[in-house]
Amino acid sequence: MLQLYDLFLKTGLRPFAFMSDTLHLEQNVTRSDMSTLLILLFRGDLTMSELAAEMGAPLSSMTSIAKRLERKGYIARATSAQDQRVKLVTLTQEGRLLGKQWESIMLGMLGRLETAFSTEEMEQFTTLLFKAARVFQEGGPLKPHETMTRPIKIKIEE
Amino acid sequence: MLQLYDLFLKTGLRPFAFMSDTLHLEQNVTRSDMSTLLILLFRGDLTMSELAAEMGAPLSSMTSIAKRLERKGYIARATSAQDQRVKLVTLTQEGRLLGKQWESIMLGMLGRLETAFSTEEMEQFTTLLFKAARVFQEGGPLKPHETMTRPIKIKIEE
DNA sequence: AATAATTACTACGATATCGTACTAAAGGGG
DNA sequence: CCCCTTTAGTACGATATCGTAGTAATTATT
Repeated sequence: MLQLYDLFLKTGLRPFAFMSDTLHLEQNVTRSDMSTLLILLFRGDLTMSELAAEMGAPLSSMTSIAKRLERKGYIARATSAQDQRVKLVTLTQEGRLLGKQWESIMLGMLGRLETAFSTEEMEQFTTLLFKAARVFQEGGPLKPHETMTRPIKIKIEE
Repeated sequence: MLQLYDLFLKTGLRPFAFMSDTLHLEQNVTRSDMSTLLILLFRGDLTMSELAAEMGAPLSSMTSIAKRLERKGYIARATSAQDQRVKLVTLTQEGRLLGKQWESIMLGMLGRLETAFSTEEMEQFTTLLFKAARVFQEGGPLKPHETMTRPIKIKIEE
């Protein structure tokens, strides 16, 4: 359990730093940049607000990030025809390319996880992870007792 | 599995933002600050280098953080008697107090997890989490997107 | 239709992180 | 001892995030 604190404390400062050596291709581009490109790749063109929401970042931060990415030539911003206020963000050819590069890296990571985990473990892992995330985010007062979903028990190979 | 990407993308930018609302007591102090105080609380007095290592941050960042915390009166830095180069970082009374406050918040979080999870789930969760972390950090060559043998899928009742 | 409120962003300034270059103390031959 | 290397930390500058305060376009209200 102490390990859990440990992971938390490290991850708190430098998100996923523990895997960052592996992700050394992050050269020259921020983590935010990477996230943005990947989101655009997955979700298609989005407005600034939508992007910000997907990223979980404030809109003002999103502006900075977008400006940077535009300067580097990875995205383009065009004002929408229907509503002059909204800007539609699109991947350029280069941006799409870079995004795909990262996608494949992430697939590689995932693949590594999948080779290390059995299928059951994998499912367990994701299920539990999201359950945990849900528990944390839908905060509320710390209740001592709550109904819970039926536990699934499998044996884990170390 | 898409969800996993999702979590990654959000967490990548704003570490643990998904639980940050709950941690609203973070007012006025950085995540790094919090980590630092907690580490000092758990591990006792440390040198700058040791602290940096625990945090997983570069030493130069640690200097900034320490300076800030010193200015706010949460830590004190004293040069070691044996080696004039090293600075020993200590919690002040105030720092210790604040640290304990956060410790109890974290305990609360953990408690919430424990009420939501069964004992088996909890065990599996931590085990899998660390297994995953290990997989990522001691990464091998990581060839992007190799096709790999997919294990047989077994369905698990939720 | 004129005004008020809201929405979708951007600008700007404050503060954070971190790479590189530097300084000073400690250790290690010769 | 003196020089050379290593170690522990700081300084500084570049770049990032993000809260607050604007601005312009849209929608609502009377």
